[in-house]
Amino acid sequence: MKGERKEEILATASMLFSERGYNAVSMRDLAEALGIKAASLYNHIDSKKELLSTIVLSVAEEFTEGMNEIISSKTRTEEKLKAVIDLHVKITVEKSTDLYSLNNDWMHLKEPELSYFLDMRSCYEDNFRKILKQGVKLKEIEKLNIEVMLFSILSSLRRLNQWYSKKKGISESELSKQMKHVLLKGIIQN
Amino acid sequence: MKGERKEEILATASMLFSERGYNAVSMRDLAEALGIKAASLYNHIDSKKELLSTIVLSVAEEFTEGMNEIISSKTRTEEKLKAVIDLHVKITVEKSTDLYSLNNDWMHLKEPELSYFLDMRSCYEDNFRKILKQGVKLKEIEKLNIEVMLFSILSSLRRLNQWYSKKKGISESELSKQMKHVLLKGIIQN
DNA sequence: TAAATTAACTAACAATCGTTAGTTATGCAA
DNA sequence: TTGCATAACTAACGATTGTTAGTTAATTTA
Repeated sequence: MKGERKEEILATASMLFSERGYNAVSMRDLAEALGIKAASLYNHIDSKKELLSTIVLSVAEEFTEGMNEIISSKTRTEEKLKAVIDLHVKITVEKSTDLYSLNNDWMHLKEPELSYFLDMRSCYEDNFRKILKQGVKLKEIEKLNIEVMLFSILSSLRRLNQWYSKKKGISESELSKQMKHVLLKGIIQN
Repeated sequence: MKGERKEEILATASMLFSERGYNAVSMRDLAEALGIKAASLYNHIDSKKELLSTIVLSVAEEFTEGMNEIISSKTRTEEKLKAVIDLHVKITVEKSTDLYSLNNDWMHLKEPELSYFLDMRSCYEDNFRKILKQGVKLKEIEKLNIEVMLFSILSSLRRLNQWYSKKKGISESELSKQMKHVLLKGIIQN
């Protein structure tokens, strides 16, 4: 098959990037992990930065699509927020290493990919903000600072992959359930 | 004065690292930001990695000390957790750029500094875990997965600096108050 | 079977990296 | 005024970076 080897390269790159960061992984490191020489990589890919942008943009698009579905659904605020958490948990489980680059190495994207990424991220956050704002208006959500709520929840969801990749013994559905309680209802017994 | 220039170098390095990441900032970049040549830096510092470890370890020690005080205080669980949040907010406001390196570039530390850092981090998390476990036992905290609670709250607190450095118009005390509500009591209206 | 494609290789490139050596101008202490 | 420490400089080092050129062996296609 055609792009079969390219998929292997992308998967290996994603794993190495997630362990050491984009800039700390050389093309020679990547090649060695695949059992070939660095120059041979260029039979399959164009450049190192192509690896990063392919990894990052693919996940970013997945988030964008997921969020668009949630926004257009006619459900209550709490259901929308739970769907957002499910989206993050699902992508975390399926694309753990890709998420590392999205969270930590997006700034090393070059134009025009950088702008494309930043646009998607802004759009995603804006949709999230809308859900929260509407929730407050409908009195389904506490009247707190929107930006603090947004940032706080997103931080936890975005870091999920780095925690999940180390911790075993918790299923996707259990993780999802726990996260919903912690993020939405807090931890203090009342 | 003696180490005056070194402080300038450290502050500038911290700022650049927080913008681009440790590996993406060269000694020539750093020198240029200070208006001198790269070689001149070595009149004041020993190496690039010394910059990183000084920045990271100094903040890590501040967290360690703060947590040790909290642990040994004879207060209720909720008060302890609020004190932890205050600690993070305070350091975020005071050492925003240093926190970036601690969160994102600690893996580029070399031994023995790396082990020292990892020990402090483990210790910090373990103390945090103890607070949560005791809270559950005393029924002051919901009986949820300890690791999920720990990871979720810490993720938000650790990312605080990257959000705070961009958002103006919120005071330290207001931020602290909002974070306590969001992290401890959740956002859903009940 | 002959031709063409694929995917590996060796060798090397220009650029950049952190760092060292040696030099020079400045300003303070003796 | 002389001597010394400070902090800048220029020049260069060996190592490593991403990448290209050219070659070769194996496999697929005609």
